[in-house]
Amino acid sequence: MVGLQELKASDDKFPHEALSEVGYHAAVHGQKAWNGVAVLSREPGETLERGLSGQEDLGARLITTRVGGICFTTVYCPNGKTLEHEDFGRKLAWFEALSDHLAVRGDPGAGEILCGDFNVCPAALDSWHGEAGEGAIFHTVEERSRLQALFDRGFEDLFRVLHPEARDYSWWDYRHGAFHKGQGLRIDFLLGSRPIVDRLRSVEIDRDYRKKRDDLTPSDHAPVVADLD
DNA sequence: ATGTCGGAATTATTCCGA
Repeated sequence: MVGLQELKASDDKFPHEALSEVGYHAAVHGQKAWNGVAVLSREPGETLERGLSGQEDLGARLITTRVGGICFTTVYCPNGKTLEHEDFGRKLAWFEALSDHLAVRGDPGAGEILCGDFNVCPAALDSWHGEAGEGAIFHTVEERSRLQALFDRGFEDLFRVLHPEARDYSWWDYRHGAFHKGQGLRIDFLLGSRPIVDRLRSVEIDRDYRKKRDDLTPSDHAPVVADLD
């Protein structure tokens, strides 16, 4: 299964046919120009949620599909812009709404995956700034406590389960030559409930995907990929 | 050098969000 974020397209623009030709079903929660999320799967799924209730003003940022016994949610969490911007408070409230939603709808005893762009560095190890980044946006106690609240709903950070000390990043700014200077952040996660962790065989961040190929502009994010038994 | 990129608003340039 694949979770996609920042589709930047309305539902009618989503390439269902092209994906069908390569063997994927798609559940889509799109929006013109900004945001938008989707779940791809080999088997058809049942879409349980499109959007986060009460947070519609922040755009299309959540979709949940159940496929073959796995309840798969992908999210594009708000960026927050700056500590001073009103969107920072909205970001925190969005995380709280997600946590509340999981408390009601989540079932950690089942196979659950929560993945996507969380726009938060969980720890100094997850930022090229290291300890010097503490307190900056993506690195605040306020954001980290909201992220921790999601973990406390029964989710584990699959990358850290298998790589407790690795300094790998999933996002590099387009500006400043950040990718080539190693100036990245690990803000994209695959979170899994205990039954998923028990099946976890490998999890890696595909850094090569961030490299420029031919005349194509890469995403500023690299995909996080896990294999399950 | 807030040094990149893509989309929107508007019509080639500016702004905005990330």
